[in-house]
Amino acid sequence: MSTDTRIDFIREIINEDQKTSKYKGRVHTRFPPEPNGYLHIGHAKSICLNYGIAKAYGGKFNLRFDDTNPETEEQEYVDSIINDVKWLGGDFEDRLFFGSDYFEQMYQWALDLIKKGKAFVCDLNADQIRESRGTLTEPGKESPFRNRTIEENLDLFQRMRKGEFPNGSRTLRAKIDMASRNINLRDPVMYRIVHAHHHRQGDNWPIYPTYDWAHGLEDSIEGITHSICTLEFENHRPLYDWYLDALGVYHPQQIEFARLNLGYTVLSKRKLLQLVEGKHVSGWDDPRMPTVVGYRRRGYTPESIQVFCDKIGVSKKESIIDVSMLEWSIRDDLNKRAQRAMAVLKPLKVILTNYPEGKTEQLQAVNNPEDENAGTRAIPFGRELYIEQDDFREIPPPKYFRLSPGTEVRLRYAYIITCEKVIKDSAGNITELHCTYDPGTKSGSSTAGRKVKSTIHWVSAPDAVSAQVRLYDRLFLKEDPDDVDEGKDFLSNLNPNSLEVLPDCKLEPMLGNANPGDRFQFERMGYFCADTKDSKPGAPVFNRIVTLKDTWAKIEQRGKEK
RNA sequence: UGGGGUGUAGCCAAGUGGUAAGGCAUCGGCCUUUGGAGCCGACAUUCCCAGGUUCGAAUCCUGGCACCCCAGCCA
Repeated sequence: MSTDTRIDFIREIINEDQKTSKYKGRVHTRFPPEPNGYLHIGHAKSICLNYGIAKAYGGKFNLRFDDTNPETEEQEYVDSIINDVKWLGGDFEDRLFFGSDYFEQMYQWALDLIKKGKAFVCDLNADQIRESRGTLTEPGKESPFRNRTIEENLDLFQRMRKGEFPNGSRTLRAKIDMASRNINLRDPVMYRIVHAHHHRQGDNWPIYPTYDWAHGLEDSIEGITHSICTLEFENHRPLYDWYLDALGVYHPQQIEFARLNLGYTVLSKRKLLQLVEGKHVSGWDDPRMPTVVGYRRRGYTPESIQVFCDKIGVSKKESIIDVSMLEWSIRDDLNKRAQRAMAVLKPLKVILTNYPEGKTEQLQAVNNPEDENAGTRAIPFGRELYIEQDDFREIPPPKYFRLSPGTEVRLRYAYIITCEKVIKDSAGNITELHCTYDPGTKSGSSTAGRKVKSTIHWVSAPDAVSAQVRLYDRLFLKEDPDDVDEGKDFLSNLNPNSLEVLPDCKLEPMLGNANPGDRFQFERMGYFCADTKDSKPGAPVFNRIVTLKDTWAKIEQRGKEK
């Protein structure tokens, strides 16, 4: 995945481990999602990192569901996550695992810890545990149940497993140190009683392991060498190590890196869920969502996301990545491989008054100037055309090189035209342009010497395919959506114009046959993708993936700011 | 007021005692039948701050400051 020679701090650690043969030359990573939501671009970073490392070192990469909480997890999420990981290129081969498949082994290990006097059954309820845990500055108090005999603990824990006790009535706790400065080490809970249906285990288990207890064991069982996770688990690493050492089992190394933050969007499951449930977007796969399904539907390629993840690097510094990085990644990818096409998004009718009525021509257009092998195609041309409304100004501002009364412009792959007359309706709206064309300026003919300031795109009116096109913009108005006034939440920063639906765009004929998922560059407008849900050959619907870099828009913006 | 982390350009990010890589963004110029792409150039006398060590410090030492994480039977 990575073609870069840059070495991040994680690879440095691995290089050192390889040198000392710590894991006998093995490198084995994993991506351990909890199936309680859809994957987003932050997860993509983790997948690319873990898979990229495994691949670079000739190692292995596992997909493992960390499904230890039956109350939030669902099969629907399992399916979508598997699909997304594969789409992103994370190849776990036959290594698809579930933490819940190790429940019996974990249970046996818990029994071991009890026998070693390192775990005990505690009858305190959640509130009581919280009260006795102490605070950041004060040590906690030991549970009155801490010194039960091994026999009693064994008996009680076995009965917990049999389902004899109600939810929350008891827990199994590790016996570590209630005075530890690290709160995670103050006799943490290993098992809680939850009588709930598990998406894979059904009703087999009335007790469920906590993350800290389960995670290292899962890594150990799978022979993971480097267990890469995000920064908030740094405080948990001593506990990760303690469990594995107490058990005396194979011990992977946990390494933490800073999670991804992207400007103008949110990447927390809770907030993403809020957007969906509050109907602020059409669903998890709304093309404005930073989810993997969202980007996929928007038209992003997996390669562009891989490149993006590679470019942003890996470190322990919390940061907010500029969205222009992501946009650059998809433009760079699609520039090289997207088929070009002409599409008029906001049509303005043009009549070439000196072009013979009834005549049509087939003009040759290049499919991709960046790729000679992409070939050419024919586009019909005639007397009645559509051009972009933005490509005409009755009163042209400074530096405006496009059409205006009396000026000329080149029609891409066709002729040079001159605007002779502006037709308006009774309300004063421009409805039509009367232009003349110069038959001697056909594209490809020797028109050297004739300089035209700009070239605009067009579509033959009688041949045009009508289509809906959706223009997407950033979902939030602020780079940090959580930057809000007192009493408001991130939803108040939602961009009301993040979606603009254009109902009647005019496309060149070839576009009418687009298959769902096909990507094109609409010349001068941006990259577009035929929607995978709503588009059909014959009745296309396009999503704008990203605009082209637009120098004119910048000039105009600057003019407005003055 | 405990513990664990992090501070290099607008945003990322290399740099590991020898004189601040690279990318994105931005700004110029060239080129252009996409105001796209491409090409060329500019863009940190300085690395959170203050002292110290050294011939030499972003790198080492001391002392500050700022921000993030931790008091779920979530992950």
